[in-house]
Amino acid sequence: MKELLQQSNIGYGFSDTPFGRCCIGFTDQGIFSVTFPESTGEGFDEIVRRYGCKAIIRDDEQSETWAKQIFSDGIVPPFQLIGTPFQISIWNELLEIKRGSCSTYQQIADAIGRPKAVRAVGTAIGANPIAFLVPCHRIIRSDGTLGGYKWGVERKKQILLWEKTLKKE
DNA sequence: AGGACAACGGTCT
DNA sequence: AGACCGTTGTCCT
Repeated sequence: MKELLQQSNIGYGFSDTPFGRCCIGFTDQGIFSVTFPESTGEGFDEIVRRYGCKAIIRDDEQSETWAKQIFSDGIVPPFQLIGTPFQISIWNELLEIKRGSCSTYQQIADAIGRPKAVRAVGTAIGANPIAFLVPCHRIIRSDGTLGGYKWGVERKKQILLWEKTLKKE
């Protein structure tokens, strides 16, 4: 996974969203990372450590453009999923879930044909590199409780509440 | 309602 | 090889 982003034209930047300040990582292929770091340093570290990027270029202007599309206009910009085949199959499942609805960890496990791998599915969802765009927040526990969220259960609750208030079409 | 516990499977060290 | 997990079912109080 770490050898995939050794190119030199990697950008990253920070932008405010209705759910907190986010950090977006991108290449000319599109967005590969959206996170809600606690600090600027944490956002930077995530990109460098997780993807093994050598040099990354701060570009808040581009980040702002992406953020506006994602969080204000509801547009899905170009993005790329970086992970293991297992993880990617799960993240692709998440992309099928429509705004305003939810699924469960167990249902995702069933959907990829590995009903026993629920625990691993939870871990893979927790490793989602692209917050919000890949809607890992729409996965809750089988008993109806919220379950966890990498960036804080409170934020997960906020996003889900907000999605409930959107008009469905 | 909540806590303890085991089984599960992918991933990281 | 061992440990870590955004879970789940079961068995408690």
